[in-house]
Amino acid sequence: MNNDAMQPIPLPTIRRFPEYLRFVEDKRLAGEEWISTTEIGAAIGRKSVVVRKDLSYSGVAGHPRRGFRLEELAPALRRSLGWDNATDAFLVGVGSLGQALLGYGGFANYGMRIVAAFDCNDDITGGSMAQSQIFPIQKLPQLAKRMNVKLGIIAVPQDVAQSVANILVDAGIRGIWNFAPVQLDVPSNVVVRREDLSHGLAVLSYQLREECETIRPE
Amino acid sequence: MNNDAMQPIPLPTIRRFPEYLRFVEDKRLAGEEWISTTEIGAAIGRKSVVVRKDLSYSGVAGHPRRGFRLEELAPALRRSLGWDNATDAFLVGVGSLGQALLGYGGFANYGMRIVAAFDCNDDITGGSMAQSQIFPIQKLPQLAKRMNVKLGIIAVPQDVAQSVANILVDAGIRGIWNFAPVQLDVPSNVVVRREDLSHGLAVLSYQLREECETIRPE
DNA sequence: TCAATATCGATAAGTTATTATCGAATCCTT
DNA sequence: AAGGATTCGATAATAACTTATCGATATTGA
Ligand SMILES: NC(=O)c1ccc[n+]([C@@H]2O[C@H](COP(=O)([O-])OP(=O)(O)OC[C@H]3O[C@@H](n4cnc5c(N)ncnc54)[C@H](O)[C@@H]3O)[C@@H](O)[C@H]2O)c1
Ligand SMILES: NC(=O)c1ccc[n+]([C@@H]2O[C@H](COP(=O)([O-])OP(=O)(O)OC[C@H]3O[C@@H](n4cnc5c(N)ncnc54)[C@H](O)[C@@H]3O)[C@@H](O)[C@H]2O)c1
Repeated sequence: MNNDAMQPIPLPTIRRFPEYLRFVEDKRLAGEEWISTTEIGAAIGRKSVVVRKDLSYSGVAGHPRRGFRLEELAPALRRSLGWDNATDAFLVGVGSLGQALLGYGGFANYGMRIVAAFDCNDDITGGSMAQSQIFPIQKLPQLAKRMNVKLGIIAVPQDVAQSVANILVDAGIRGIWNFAPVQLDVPSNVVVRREDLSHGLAVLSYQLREECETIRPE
Repeated sequence: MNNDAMQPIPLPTIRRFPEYLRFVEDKRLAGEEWISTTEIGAAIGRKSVVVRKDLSYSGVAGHPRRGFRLEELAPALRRSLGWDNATDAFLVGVGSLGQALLGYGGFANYGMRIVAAFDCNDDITGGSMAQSQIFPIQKLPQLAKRMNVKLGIIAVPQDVAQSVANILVDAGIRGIWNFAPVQLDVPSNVVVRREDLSHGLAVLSYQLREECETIRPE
């Protein structure tokens, strides 16, 4: 409805956008032209009114009795997410999690590309994995500036996460995706997103026990 | 305040509990006896009133001018989360992500223990990783029953995630931690928690762009 | 002993997000 | 061509969560 991202998009909406996008892309590949919020909602398990409200933030207008035009919706969702131009990213910490992230092909769909990896272990550095070279961590600052990279992924043990964050910030990184379960202390103009598995597991454990209790109320 | 988990705990509170728990355990190991919500809030970056409200759901009472007794708080948080008795879990899919999860030591703190892994790839099955044996997926049903396992972790490619979910459900699994980016269709008495990296990356991308735009409003 | 202070716990206010409802627009069927 | 059906988009109502405020309480230190 509005021309561009004038009003801020609620974060719950932003979180749902990737799900819409995935479904929309599937439909587009299947050759469909229109999609309705009813159908999207059914596919991803949400009420259509939620989807409709969310999509209104994307800026595309729907069509009564038809729904939304896929050709329009997919790019609009990408644009809203900032995924229209793939963002280059550095990965720090090529351990078991780092290797999984490096090898993960899904990030291409998420507007991100890991262009280099860094580690402090000499046995790993120098080689490459999944088309990414692995550099010693000391090389990070100069490469960040040369390649103009603004996004960093932290996959190092938690006790060194803060020091890695400091290196990233000093190197001009503006956004950090942190997989270590610690609160990072960074300047206010740097965005940090912590990916903490314990959050999800907490909800699951709680619901699991709640479910069992309601089944057997004692 | 109330005796036990009579009232449901809000999910945002549940998500914050692991952070409190981590900090509380650190303090306890450091030999402290009391902790205040002021201090917890400062450590994990939240207002003390949030912490105070959250902790009220744990059932422990604080002490004016002192705070909460660590010996009481830590077990109460675990109990609220359902982490007081470690839950046995099966992992399905020993690929790059599955291996990272298998090797991750942190789950011990999260009330979970991966007791066996499963894969369909004969090159992997038969061996073991990080103290967990890897079985062919066909063995899952009988082992689930014999070991009375109720929690399953899905780390297989997305196109087979639903079929794996079906196997888990048929084997009596009551909770599924799903790392594949697909909506699983399961009976209503089975709890599914989807761990979708795209959600976090979406928020990060959005905030990163927003931040850059506010810096340069043109 | 008594005042100052830090904290809890409760209540209230404010904000945000979800859900419900309904008219208008369009397409499809007959 | 007309009526029925489906969907959008807006508004309103509800619910959930966060934040502010304040009295009560216990401790500390004068
Ligand atoms: N493995 C998992 O499934 C998992 C799950 C959730 C969170 N995490 C978190 O992710 C982080 C990494 O976990 P992991 O299992 O991959 O650990 P890991 O020990 O396998 O890998 C850590 C890597 O970081 C490197 N490293 C250490 N210090 C460094 C430094 N100062 N600079 C650069 N590189 C450095 C090490 O050489 C190693 O390669 C941890 O904080 C962990 O808590 C892991
Ligand atoms: N690697 C990552 O960093 C990452 C990040 C986010 C999400 N994911 C998701 O996690 C899942 C696994 O990712 P991955 O990178 O580990 O993939 P992978 O290909 O490395 O591993 C998949 C494993 O599943 C096994 N498998 C396949 N079909 C099976 C079946 N029917 N029964 C049992 N096992 C089966 C394969 O043999 C393989 O070992 C995917 O859905 C992916 O989208 C991965």
